[in-house]
Amino acid sequence: MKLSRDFYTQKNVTAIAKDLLGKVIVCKAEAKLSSGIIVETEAYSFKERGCHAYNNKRTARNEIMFGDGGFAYVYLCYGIHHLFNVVTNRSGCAEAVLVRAIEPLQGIEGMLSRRGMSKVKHSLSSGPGKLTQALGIDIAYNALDLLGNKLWIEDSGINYTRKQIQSSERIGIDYAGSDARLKWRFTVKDSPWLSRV
DNA sequence: GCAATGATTTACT
DNA sequence: GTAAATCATTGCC
Repeated sequence: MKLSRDFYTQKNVTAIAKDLLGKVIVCKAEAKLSSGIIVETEAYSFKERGCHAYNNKRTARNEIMFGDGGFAYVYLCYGIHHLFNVVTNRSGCAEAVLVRAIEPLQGIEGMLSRRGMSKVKHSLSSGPGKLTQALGIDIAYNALDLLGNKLWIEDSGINYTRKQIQSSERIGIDYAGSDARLKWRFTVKDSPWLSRV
């Protein structure tokens, strides 16, 4: 079942980040479906320095984060990697959840060919830049409505208990000062698909 | 208009 | 463990 707009427009971005664990991200690329179970997320908010929209700084790139939740925020990092975020909260509150790792589910052959691999292994989708390449997400998917028919997130019926969800410091944002120490990274305990331990 | 830089990955020492 | 790859976005001139 596709997640509703009500889910994405909740105010608590960290709660949404936790709820997204176990959900299934589905992407339609070249008329084929690819999907995977979300096992790792990070929360970002305009209230802290790790976020592109920190201090309500509005730019052409992050404009989509200032709109209503339920839209995709895709952008290029380090000139090489596409990162996929889910915009949350209501219009005017720029918050988003970064999807960092998935467990491959459907369309695995397509993922392998896009990644230039021949066998399914941990490195297929264990990282934010890797999973977008595996699913076929690129900048063309930016600002897409997650209630549309190209890219969406489903409830698979998986519900992790609090014991199965771990929180830790976010990765790769040392420049954010003390905000870099917020425990806003959420992972599924013991999942073999995490980007790092 | 131009220089600096990053929510990463990969390869090499 | 460290460093290079590589370019859109950003901020400043």
